[in-house]
Amino acid sequence: MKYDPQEIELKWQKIWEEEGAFKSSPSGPAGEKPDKPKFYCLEMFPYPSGKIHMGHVRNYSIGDVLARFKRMQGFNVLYPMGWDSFGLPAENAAIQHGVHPAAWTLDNIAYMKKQMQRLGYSHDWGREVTTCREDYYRWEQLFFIRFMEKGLAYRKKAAQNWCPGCNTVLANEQVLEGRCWRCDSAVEQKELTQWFLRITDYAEELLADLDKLSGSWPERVLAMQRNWIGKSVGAEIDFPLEGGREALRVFTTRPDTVFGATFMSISAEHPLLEGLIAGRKQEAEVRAFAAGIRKAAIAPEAVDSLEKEGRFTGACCENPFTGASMPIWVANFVLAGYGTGAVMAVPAHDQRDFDFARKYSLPVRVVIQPEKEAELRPESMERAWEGPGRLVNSGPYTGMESESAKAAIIKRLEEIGRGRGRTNWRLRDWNISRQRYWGAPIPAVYCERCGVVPEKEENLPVVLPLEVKTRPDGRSPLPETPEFYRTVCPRCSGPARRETDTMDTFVDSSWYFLRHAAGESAKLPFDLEAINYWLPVDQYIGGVEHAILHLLYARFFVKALRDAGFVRGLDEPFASLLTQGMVLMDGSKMSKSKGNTVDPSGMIARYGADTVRLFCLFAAPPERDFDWTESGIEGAYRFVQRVWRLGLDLAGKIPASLPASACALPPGEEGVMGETLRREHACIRKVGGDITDRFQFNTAIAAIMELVNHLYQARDELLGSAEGRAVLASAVASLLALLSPFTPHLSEELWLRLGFAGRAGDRPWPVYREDALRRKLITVVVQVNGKLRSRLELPADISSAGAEAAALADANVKKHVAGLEIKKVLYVPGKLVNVVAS
RNA sequence: GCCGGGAUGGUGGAAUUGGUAGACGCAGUGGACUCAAAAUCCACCGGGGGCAACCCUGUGCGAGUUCAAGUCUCGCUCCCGGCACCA
Repeated sequence: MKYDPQEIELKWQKIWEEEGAFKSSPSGPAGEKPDKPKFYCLEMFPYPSGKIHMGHVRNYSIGDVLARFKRMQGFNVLYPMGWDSFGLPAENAAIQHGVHPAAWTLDNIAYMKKQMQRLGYSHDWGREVTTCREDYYRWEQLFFIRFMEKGLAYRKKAAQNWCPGCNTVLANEQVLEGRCWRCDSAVEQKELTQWFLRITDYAEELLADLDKLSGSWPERVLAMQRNWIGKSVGAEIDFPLEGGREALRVFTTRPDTVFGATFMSISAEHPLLEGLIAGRKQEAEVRAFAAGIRKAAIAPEAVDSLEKEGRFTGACCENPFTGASMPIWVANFVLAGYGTGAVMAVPAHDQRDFDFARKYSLPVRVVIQPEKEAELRPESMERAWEGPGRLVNSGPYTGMESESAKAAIIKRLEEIGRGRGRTNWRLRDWNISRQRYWGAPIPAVYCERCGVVPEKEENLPVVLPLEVKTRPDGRSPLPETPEFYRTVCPRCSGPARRETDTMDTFVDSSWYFLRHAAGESAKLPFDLEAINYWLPVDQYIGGVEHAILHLLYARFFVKALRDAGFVRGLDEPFASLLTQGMVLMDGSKMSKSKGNTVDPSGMIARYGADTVRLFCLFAAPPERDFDWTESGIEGAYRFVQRVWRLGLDLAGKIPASLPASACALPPGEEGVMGETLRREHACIRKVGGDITDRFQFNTAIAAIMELVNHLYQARDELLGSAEGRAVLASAVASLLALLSPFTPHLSEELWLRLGFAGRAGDRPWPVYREDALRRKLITVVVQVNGKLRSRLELPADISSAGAEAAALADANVKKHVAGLEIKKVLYVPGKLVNVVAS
């Protein structure tokens, strides 16, 4: 009978749905909690772009294996799915095709849901989350209001990343190499007043908690987050201006080099600049120079080649440690937005300052001598010494190690009131305002009398109006929709105007995993019992492109919600993270513009879902990119059919009732029955281990293939005896159970046809028996001086001396040690003998 | 420049704690079945030598540790990813 995946798969999908096979046990009020350990398995939810692509298939195939595997292992599994359904493509589609963003989004959701169900994933659709629905974003608005009350959400006017393509601002995380993450337009700077979330308040905790995730998150994701947060520890130092009361404040990570600071460099945007140059002869020239820097937008890739330039302002300040007068320069390499926008220049110990000092003939003063290198002398130095060493020319600190000098000098700064220890962060607050329509309204109100006021909680949700005319230029229609923006002040009830910006969609995705777990509480967004039960997510799976965007925001959000009292005792949302690689075609990422896409639906129509899933899991380990190949999926299809033929052939020939203990064979039995039993149990051990410890689905599948190959060869002989048929039945039952997370439809169908009781996927995960793996004879490798020379079949329990004697008696070994003196013989039990001779 | 990851046959990739390098698949070659083909089943498949038994060689490069190194140490090369005039 021909293998017809369409018929089989649709049949089982219907059965699963009717039986509610994948419902997680209720998690609500205490007492309902199932008496099983929980496992929360989650994939990064999709944006409903239209139809699913191979990247989705790979993502969910990985998650589905884990979910099904954990269910079989006896866990109470939560495996939900949802839609990140606000966002720009919906608006763009609306503009292009004249459909409403809501209609476009909901149609896509319906279509993609069907596609996903056709793949046979075991998601619990009873907990579906759709972020564009009021019943979702109303809670987000509540969080926002509470964040406002705590000062965690605030408005600020600042230069912002503006994407001219999307007509909206972007967060720093959404600018990649100076371009918009979504549309690739060059990002401009625009001075705007925007809403921010104070993620910088959590910088220290976000950084420190990465250590807790070490080992269960990929190292590169942790590294990327550390880079992004960008902690640098140092000091702030005030340098008093000569002839004035003010001081120039700098940030430095090298307070130990303060005695070597011979001049100052400030940015062209420094607030003190005008005052410093006013009335001096340099005034005009410096002003023109600074204006030139401000105007020249520097492309990130051009930074390296940019010549360092500066101008003396005419003003000086005093080094509080040496008393020396330090000229203040405007320099084009000093960033206005980092630290204080001013730098103490230590030419001897900073390469940029060194280059600058040489160019403009400024003094170089050595204050650190390296321990092992030649002595540094200002006249002969060719480059700055940036490493550690011992302080020289540093008054009372001379002779100290640079590390301890840092602390001593910071202490002194604090005593004399000239500075303090300080930590700087690269991380900036998160701009969440978007000048677009299709997003969650920001629940703030502008009142002429009361100013900026949060909406009242009982007035939530602030509903995004659907009756609007989208504008062809992409700008939000909300500022021109009086029905929306006209409101009354929540405080004084006077006339007021609503905020018409919407929230960044990354806010929506920062907490959806909580919503999945939450019970249906009307008063709170979450039932805390349910949250405490399910969270954290035990296994999170998604693309590495979110390493700093979504994954950083979500971590922050959970901490902020915890501190606002919405969740308790939850510090990190994702206990373990798997970042899957991309599905490539001819070595490059599949994309519509390149025309190298493979449509999953077409593949399912040709090969069936089981084959498509199997190939995605077998082609490479999940973290790595892999190339989609026609011959590869053909290979997977061949294997699926091979299992199908084996199963059909055995139906009716092997017992349908499985013996309680796998087999009554004595341990170590030789011959085909013993071999089959050993292979069955070795496979059980390998597959379980590969899924649990290493997410090595490719090697798990390879092990199953080996078992199938063996069963093909052993089949005829095993069918010849009742005992053999029992061995075969046990092996086939294990095979189908092991396969069921990977190819669930195939497994169930064959399970049924072989007459086994229940369902393959409901069966407890097979447990391997140590004694079934045991052998009477083992293969021992014999080496001479580490080179393989022979193999011996020896009794498993042979003594060390016995094994060594057997090795020395071997003809080929004798040949290789002839004429040599035997120095040593080693026996690694059960593995090898190495004869050392010379 | 700093941080993280990687380099193994024709090819995707195995080798879990230092212990048989190349599992499993793809491609290829040969055989069985067939009038024939497809499909299927079986076998071979790093390079060199040999009729064969076997021998030499081989995991980016160079040293080292070890009875034994793809795996550990040191020094490089190249590739991928992140950060970066960050003081």
